[in-house]
Amino acid sequence: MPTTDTLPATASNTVLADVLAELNSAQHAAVTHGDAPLLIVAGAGTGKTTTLANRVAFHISEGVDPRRILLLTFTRRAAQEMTRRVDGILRRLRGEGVRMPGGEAVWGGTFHAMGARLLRLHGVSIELDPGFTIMDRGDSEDLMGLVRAQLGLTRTDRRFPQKGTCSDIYSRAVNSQKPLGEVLKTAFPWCIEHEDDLKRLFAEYVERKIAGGVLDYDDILLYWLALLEDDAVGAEVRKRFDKVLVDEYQDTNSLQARIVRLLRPDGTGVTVVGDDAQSIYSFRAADVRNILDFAGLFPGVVTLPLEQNYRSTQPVLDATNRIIAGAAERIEKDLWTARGGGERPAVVSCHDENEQSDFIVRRVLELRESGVLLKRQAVLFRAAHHALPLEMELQRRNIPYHKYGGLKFTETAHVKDLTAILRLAENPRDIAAGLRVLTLLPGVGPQTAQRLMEALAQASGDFLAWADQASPAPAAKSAWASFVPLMIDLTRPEGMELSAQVHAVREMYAPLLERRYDNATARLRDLEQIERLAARFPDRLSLLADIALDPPAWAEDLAGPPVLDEDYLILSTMHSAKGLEWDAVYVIHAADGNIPSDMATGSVDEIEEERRLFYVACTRARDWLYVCFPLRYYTSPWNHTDAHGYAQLTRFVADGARDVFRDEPGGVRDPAESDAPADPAVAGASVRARLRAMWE
DNA sequence: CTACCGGAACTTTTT
DNA sequence: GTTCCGGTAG
Repeated sequence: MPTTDTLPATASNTVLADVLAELNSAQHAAVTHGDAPLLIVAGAGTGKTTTLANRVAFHISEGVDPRRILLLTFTRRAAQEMTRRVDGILRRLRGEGVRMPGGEAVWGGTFHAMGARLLRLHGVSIELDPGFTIMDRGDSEDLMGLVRAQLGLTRTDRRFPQKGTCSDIYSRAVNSQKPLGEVLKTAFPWCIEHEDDLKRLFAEYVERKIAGGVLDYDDILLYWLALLEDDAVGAEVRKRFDKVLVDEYQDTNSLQARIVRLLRPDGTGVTVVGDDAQSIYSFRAADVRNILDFAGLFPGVVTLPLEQNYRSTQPVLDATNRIIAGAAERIEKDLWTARGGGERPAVVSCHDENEQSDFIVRRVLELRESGVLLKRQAVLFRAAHHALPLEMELQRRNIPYHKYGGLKFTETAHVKDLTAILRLAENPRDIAAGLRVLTLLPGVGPQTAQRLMEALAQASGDFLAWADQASPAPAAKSAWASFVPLMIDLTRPEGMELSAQVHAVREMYAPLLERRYDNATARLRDLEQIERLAARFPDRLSLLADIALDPPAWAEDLAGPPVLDEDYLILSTMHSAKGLEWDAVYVIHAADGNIPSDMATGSVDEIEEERRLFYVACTRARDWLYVCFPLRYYTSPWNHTDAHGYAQLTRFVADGARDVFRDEPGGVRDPAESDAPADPAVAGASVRARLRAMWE
């Protein structure tokens, strides 16, 4: 499609020219590229979001109906940011009096959220009940655990993998579309001996999901693909979209690649953006090959690289370029920046974890003194628990912070309990929800719950079936008396207002919560929040889908409304830091064993991914980058002995990037008060021996 | 059949 | 610190 001919009125043409003039030439080329499939290889900090947002706006300015644009992003956070930017650009164009629909009408969100939306609309055609409920990761694990127990897999000679591991294996096999044996061999070699039992387990797990009318995360992609593979519906779904744009393409898996392909079989109107150097989700079956092989997916793919980095200073960029230079296979990029000067990144060796926390606190406050808001500083770590000691120190010092990654609010037990009640009302066949809810009642365990769910199924999900029976256990008498009428009320066709429903559930659940958990008041407050948030949703089904598919958004809302002038330090896992940037970045626990993680050093590929992860972390920095690691660490966080080991700086810096970092001591040691008497074992040869022994 | 206790084993990253 | 499993009391 020729682009210039279809531009609207001349008036907006000049505004459009103004908007485009703000882009560099590579970005400009990407934004105004025609209809042939486009791969934008965007290095870290090269204005990827800007480019993609402008391209969406450009499409709309060309006359494409926004509702016919599908924008797939990795997180909801990214989707919101993207639509905000698109709307900003469109507002400028509209300012000239040209009517133009807003970017908010674009179909934008994660693969899973968009998939669920399409399945509600078209699922019927592939015999999927559009009233399906969605299991989040925890629900899937619970169901897996239940089946695991019922198949008698708990008592095998060799200990059977835990439910979480089972879910990981299952999910990996589905998403990579590879046979179980192969997945086990490459990713879970210690489970190979259980292959046959795992097959039985997964077969039964699948049956339960089908019987229950529930979809797990993987199902959403699978059914979406099935939708597209069906000739009739597939054509209908394809007809919905003229443009398909995919952000973070390096982190898509083969299912997602097939979905993109089937959405636009000839590739026209497809734009994908990504950076092979930032592929960090292979544990979710993301495959770097997707982006490396994109050019082979469609005929006539145009590849445009973005290489000017707008984010980091030259010294920071020198360091990150050096870190990624060690990577084995990648699309060559030459990142450069116009931001000369600035401080060299530092390697901060700390005596131990406490000194590391002290250093962070000290430097964070120093920078804030010099005008860098806490919000503009972030502490990044490999695993959520790495941040715990620092969190304690921040609390002690009254420094506000916000932690991303790790446990979500929607994953806390009380929130799960509440949503399970709503899910059961929505879908009485949802076994996982039913068992969770029923076993909340005192005196009701797995057996009784199972029986009750069978009775409910017999009655085709009519909760009156439970009203006829007396309390299933003496201890449950009073809870049963309020629980059953609640379920009946929740399933009345005329229905209650959604927040009234949540309110009713809360009333019933409160005494159970108090009996079960400590700090009940805080938990009850969370539930009140949910009641308030419920008002935003049109119906129960969309509330539940949102809770299952968009936990981060909920975490922020539940944490309380953000106060405008509130300033807080950012703590984030490296994975959750993707796509964001801060003036100052502190990477903590950057010792071999954590980065790369000991759990990910089995193969060259895994180590390569750890390198990319570390690269992602370091490239978040604009001006200051500190790579910190404690020399001495305790072998396990909960051991009360003094057992400890000695750590080495991560190999990703030590091997080949050391010279672009300067050294900074972690402590403010006054030699006079340097108390710690030298550990005799620390001297000379024995240290080296122990160091070597640790990494055998 | 449930509730509870003690010992053993594990402990990443997320839609 | 948590989860999982097996044993035991009610």
